[in-house]
Amino acid sequence: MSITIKDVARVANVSVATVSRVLNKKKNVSDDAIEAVNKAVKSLGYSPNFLGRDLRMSETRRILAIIASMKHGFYSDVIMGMEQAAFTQGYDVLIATTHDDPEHEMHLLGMLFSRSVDGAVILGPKLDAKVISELAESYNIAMCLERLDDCKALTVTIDNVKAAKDAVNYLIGKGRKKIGLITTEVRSQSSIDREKGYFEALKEHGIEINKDYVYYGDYDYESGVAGCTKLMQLAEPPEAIFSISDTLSFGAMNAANELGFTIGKDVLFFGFDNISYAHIFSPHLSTVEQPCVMQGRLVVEKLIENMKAEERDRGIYMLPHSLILRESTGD
Amino acid sequence: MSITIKDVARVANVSVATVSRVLNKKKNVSDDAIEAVNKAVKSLGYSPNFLGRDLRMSETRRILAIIASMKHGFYSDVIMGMEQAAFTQGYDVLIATTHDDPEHEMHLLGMLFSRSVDGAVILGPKLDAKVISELAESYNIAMCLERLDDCKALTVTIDNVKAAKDAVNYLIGKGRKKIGLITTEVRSQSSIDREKGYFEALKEHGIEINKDYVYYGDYDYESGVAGCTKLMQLAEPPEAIFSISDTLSFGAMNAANELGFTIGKDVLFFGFDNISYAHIFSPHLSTVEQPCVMQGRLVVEKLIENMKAEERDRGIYMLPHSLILRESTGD
DNA sequence: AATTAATATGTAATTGATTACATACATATT
DNA sequence: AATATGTATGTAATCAATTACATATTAATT
Repeated sequence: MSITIKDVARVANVSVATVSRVLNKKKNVSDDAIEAVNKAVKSLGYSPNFLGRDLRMSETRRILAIIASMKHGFYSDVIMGMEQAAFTQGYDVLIATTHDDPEHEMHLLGMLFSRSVDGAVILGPKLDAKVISELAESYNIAMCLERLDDCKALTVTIDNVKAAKDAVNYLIGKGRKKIGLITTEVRSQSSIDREKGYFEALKEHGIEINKDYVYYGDYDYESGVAGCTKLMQLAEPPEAIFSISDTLSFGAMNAANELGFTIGKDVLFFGFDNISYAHIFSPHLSTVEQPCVMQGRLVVEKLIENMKAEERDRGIYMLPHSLILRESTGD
Repeated sequence: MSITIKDVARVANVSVATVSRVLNKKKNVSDDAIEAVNKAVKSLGYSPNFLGRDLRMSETRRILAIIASMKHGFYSDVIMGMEQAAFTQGYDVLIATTHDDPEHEMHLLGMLFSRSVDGAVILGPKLDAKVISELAESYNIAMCLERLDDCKALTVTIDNVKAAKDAVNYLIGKGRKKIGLITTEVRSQSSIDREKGYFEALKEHGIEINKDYVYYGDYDYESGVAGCTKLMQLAEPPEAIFSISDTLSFGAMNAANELGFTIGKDVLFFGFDNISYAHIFSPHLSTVEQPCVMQGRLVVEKLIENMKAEERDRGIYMLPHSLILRESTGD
């Protein structure tokens, strides 16, 4: 059927062992053999079957990145970082989507159990901390961007509490006291942490917390519209709004604009993630930037280390964030 | 080391053949055996090694989607369609990125040669038609979204010439005669086809072609800004601008706005692709919509058919597009 | 009762690579 | 000259599954 190493051996008039040695550039092979094998490989159009190799070596040199969806292009940079780190060590990165379905996430982790990949990085887990902790005992699993409370698995992320706090502190520094928050109903850890940062910033500045200033929706643009519309129609509308994601800020800004408020003056906006549209959207959005490429790079480096190590590192690594200031905060 | 089918067989007190039969739900196995095997599997926490299985069966039931990058989230729907079609037939979809590097695209196609996947779908090829044609003779390769002139490989796409023509015709129908085009320097087939549609529409309405109205840049937002700025500063600025992608239209609209033109009145804008920001961006963008989910679904269906068929179908399938009318054309 | 058919199970070959071990030969060392 | 070292190569085991084939047992048919 298909051309195998045996065919190459026959044509090159050597043994399969020699063919394998040539193909894997081992030493102690004669120049004659190298030439004969290469010639045979070319003439036959041979390409080694990795299923055989992987089985024998019990490694695939492939890492799976599990993401919720490709809708937002937000994962682009993390994946790039992962690829950079992977390629330099001879690994490939494959991506698969869960569509927010924990069962499907588990199905994809199955590629780990079935040895179809050597390791997996989950970006935004839908499975709970307990399940992942348990699996991380026996398999090379890591998390990136999103940490999970009480989850003992290698994690690379940022300090979302601190980041949100920095953003809100910046708004306070601009003289704003009435500050709104648009966040999500879904209790993802990053939402929880960012909310926490928001509350901490207010508290530390002795600003009383007003529950009417907090809007719980989902992750969509429309939720930003709805949230801002509600907040800005209060008797005392907020003078600034922090959203836990850029997309929410876009909705919020369009809504504020619609209601006749001047963005950057009447009301300031601060987003989170610095997605590419943040500087396309007009007015340009001030936002928190995560070091996505670096997170991707680090998580894969650590994961590959784990694959070789005696004992798995299941620590949590936090990389530094930064604030990007643009028109939406009057900068 | 790892638990294998032999361990299960030993614990269940049956042969490996029986274990395999139970696991694959073959008939002619006693209830006793089924129970014993399932019990052993559970107690050992056994998970079959697919490398062994895949090698023996010489199939992986995995399909690779090769994309340029994840930056734009544009591929999201196509991938979803691909997954839908794949899952119903017991296949998984894996995604990998080329970062516009033809060499890396070839490296990824290597997963096909090395039998690591059963088939591959290329979305936006960087390799040339000749190379892909040749490979498509021996492997299960398909293309989606982007066709390649003179490429004999299974392809699912839309009629880009017709789609662009429809968009420009719509602008003409709105009484515009001076119509600009923002396109790319890079000669991707879709750009070529969309340009062709633009010219055909003008010709058919007896509108003289003005080379100054055509701007060649790249795919970025900034290119849209630059293109529109140049066009709108002509002595006779265009009354409408068609861009070969939505992102270019965003740049163009921001530029027109900056120059003091009223979008939807002074100048109309038509984009292409209907990405999610097209209705977030203000003013909302009129654009051409591709049936992405359907294209994804169809290409995988056809690809799986090919994997089973005697002879490979290397035809080209075009699905219908539609126009989405919003504020940017005064709708 | 004898023959046939159906069911259940096991043994061993198979898939395509890598590699431990054995072996042959050439070269270097004493 | 005898021994040790290094180089080049081949044979066969190995990885973990599936399955053709053989065999034993039971049930059905004549």
